[in-house]
Amino acid sequence: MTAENRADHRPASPPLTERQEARRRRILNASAQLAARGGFDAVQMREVAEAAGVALGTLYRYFPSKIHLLVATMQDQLQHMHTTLRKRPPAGADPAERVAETLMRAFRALQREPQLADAMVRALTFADRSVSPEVDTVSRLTTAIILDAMGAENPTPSQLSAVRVIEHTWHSALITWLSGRASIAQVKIDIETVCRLIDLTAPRPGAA
Amino acid sequence: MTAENRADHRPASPPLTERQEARRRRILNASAQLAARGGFDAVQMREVAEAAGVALGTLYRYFPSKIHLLVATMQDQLQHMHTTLRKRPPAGADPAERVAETLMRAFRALQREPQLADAMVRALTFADRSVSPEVDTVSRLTTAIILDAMGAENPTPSQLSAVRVIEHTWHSALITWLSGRASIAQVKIDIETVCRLIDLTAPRPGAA
DNA sequence: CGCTAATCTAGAACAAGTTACAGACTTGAT
DNA sequence: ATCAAGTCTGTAACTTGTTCTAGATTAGCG
Repeated sequence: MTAENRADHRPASPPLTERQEARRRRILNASAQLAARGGFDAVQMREVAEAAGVALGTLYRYFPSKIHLLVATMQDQLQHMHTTLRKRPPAGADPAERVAETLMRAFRALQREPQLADAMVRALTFADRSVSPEVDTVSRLTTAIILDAMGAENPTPSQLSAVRVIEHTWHSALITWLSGRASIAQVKIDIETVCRLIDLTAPRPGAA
Repeated sequence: MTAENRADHRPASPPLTERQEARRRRILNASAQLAARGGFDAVQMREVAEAAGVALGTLYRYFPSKIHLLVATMQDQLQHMHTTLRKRPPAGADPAERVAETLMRAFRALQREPQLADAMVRALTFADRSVSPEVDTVSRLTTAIILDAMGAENPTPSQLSAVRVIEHTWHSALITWLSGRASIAQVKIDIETVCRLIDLTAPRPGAA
């Protein structure tokens, strides 16, 4: 983590003053709260602004679109989850099991706030090019969580491919669940299925 | 295919008259054409209506939302692709290769109309519960295409899981490509990686 | 302190998806 | 051919994301 930013996730263009940091926090909280109530549609920019006690124009200065706001909200939540997960690492014997366990744990957390999950995941997959940097940050965070669970310090390219595919499956499976087209059990099966790829790409014990 | 509908994809509630069928077709064509020009944002309901020569209200009677319209457009395009693919089946030796080849062929088709792909895929993943039946139809079509490529007449449950994961990867990889976060080469690798799951789930030659 | 640039506020205005509605046109049955 | 029911058209209104503007506040600096 560089010294430029305090939580390895914002470009730290101009360092924010204290009041600005506080505003940003209020906005993100308001966003998460509204999302938790009614999902994507309930996060209305005017309402977020009012709940956060800022003017609409200010909200847009901090987050240039609703999608940016929700992706930032997801970043925020993921950060929480990452630190939470680090405290109690998965117990499985082999990497595939541990990754599946970790993702299922994350999945259960999302089930507790399905509307919030809806808002964040929909924003993430709907994001266009203008949000790429932010979406990429989320993706890197997710990758980090999965690699942590694998216990892979120096992943091989083929392991990284597997992780990419796992992420794809994770996002898409979430979407099918959120839109009611797949059950929780289905998501579990899909996650376990894709995690089998990890065994397939594990460097053989004897290899350098 | 049942006798109730002519292309195994609409619930056929009231059978449409000829003029209605023609209207529907004009709308879908207008949608695809606008999408091909400028992607999701360029498909504006007023413009679709005008280009198709119908009133706005009529457009909404046929497709209750922009998302419904674009998902229907995708259904339409997929249908084309399915018949095209059937004509020249993939040549690979084992199922995994054939599926990867098929998906890459589909991917190349999408690359020819990236904006259209953008509109359709974004709509598909943004769709909420109200569009579930239509999204499900698209999903079934995709599944059919993949099973065709596998040559699996009676897929086992574990093969179906693999297919589900492949679909997840397919959609999500497309999104990362469309939003400029992954290169074409990356998508190819991801597809090939996930297709390895097929070997993993293939029923052993000797089994019943 | 007093100045200047940047930031924030309140509110209007605009864009595109969606809904509503009155009147004209089609369709199907008699 | 005629009538009733259902469709279609044209248009206005409403909603919510986004942009714009003029005036107040704040931050950094001499």
